[in-house]
Amino acid sequence: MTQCDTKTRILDSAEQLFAREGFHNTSLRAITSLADVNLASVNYHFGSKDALLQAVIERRLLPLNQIRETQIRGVLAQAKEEGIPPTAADLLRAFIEPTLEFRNSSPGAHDFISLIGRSLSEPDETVRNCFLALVLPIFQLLFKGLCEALPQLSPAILLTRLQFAIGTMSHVMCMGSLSVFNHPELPTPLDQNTLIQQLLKFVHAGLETPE
Amino acid sequence: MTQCDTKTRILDSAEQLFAREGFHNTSLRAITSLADVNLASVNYHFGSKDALLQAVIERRLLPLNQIRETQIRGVLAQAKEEGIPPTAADLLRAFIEPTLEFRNSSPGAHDFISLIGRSLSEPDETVRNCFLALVLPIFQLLFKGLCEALPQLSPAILLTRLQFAIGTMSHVMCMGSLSVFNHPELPTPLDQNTLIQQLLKFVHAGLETPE
DNA sequence: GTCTATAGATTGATAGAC
DNA sequence: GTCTATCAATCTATAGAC
Repeated sequence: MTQCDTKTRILDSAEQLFAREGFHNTSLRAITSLADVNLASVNYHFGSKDALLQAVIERRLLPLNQIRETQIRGVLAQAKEEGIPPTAADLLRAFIEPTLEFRNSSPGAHDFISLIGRSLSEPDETVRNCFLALVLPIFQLLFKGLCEALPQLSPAILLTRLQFAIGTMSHVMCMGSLSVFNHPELPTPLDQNTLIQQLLKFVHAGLETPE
Repeated sequence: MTQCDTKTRILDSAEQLFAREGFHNTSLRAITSLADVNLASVNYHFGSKDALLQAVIERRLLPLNQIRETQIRGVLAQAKEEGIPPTAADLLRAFIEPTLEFRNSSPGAHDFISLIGRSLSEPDETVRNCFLALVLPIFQLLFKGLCEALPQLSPAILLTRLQFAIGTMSHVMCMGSLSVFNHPELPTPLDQNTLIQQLLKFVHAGLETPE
């Protein structure tokens, strides 16, 4: 087994268990057992459990942020070219759509998305700060774009509403099943694509409502 | 020290630590040390750590649910009396306002609200199921009312959007500070009251937007 | 790089005196 | 009901052979 294999197997297993059982509820033994590697290899390759979490997050979040940034900059550039402000709907889609579609990009990506969906409300600073630092730049870019798109809203109100939108999106990201409330008396959940479209409609309407 | 004192002290300390450090990251020793009671008293009074969590949640969630149910039934009764359907805005306010105002009702209530705000996305079933079971009835009542208020929306769409609204609210409940993204380049967060009003506007607009 | 073995600390839970 | 003392299991991390 080459070094690369071992590292990847550890990352994959850690991603799955951190997402499904929680960081503090996952032991290194559970990870190495699932990955079928030796216990000591985690500390050899990553140094510590905290550093392993950081590696799990960075592996997928850095590429995802690249995609989101490209999309947002694309919307801004197009608007500039046409001499009009960007629209809030386009900016939100540029941020949200790649994130949720990322779930289907690989088997582990689904676990990863629920892991970072939970990161904002994570009580432990180890997890939360690691995530926040990587997301802040793209969040600021999105906020700046939305200020141009919705100049009638005060920046403080807009920032608050954008955080509402992020909260809504995080909730969807966490839902492994398409519904938290599963009960025979309630309607069947929507399919994945309709869900994303409804999410975009929801946050767009909320963001643009008059003060 | 009477029995009642000890139980209450344990509940208060557990509430604070579960909320701020997370359930699995909080040891019984940390709880009894903060409560200034004996380690063995937790298992004497509650039986286990899991049962303690259940007690922490039930202590405040049962009264809160009573308030929310009364408010929602009040809106439904008033509408029936006037022979018109209830409004989505009134129903949402009846559910959301008591929840967020509950934070100021006692020193520990703030911690409790962030604890249950995180419960929906909690990976561990111990925490999540304990919370879900207590919240499902009030959620169904709210959903039924909203079906009357917004008959133009299909129940499946409405259920999805209501879950978006719950997700948005959960996010606000988790935020101890009024902003997750605190950064010198971003505007200052809004005060508590404006935040609640903005939250109501946001989810109301999102809920009512055309399909 | 991979392994065994283990150190060293911490955990939830309990037995038994008072 | 409260306490001390402790068990048995688990944890992260590391030392050292190969």
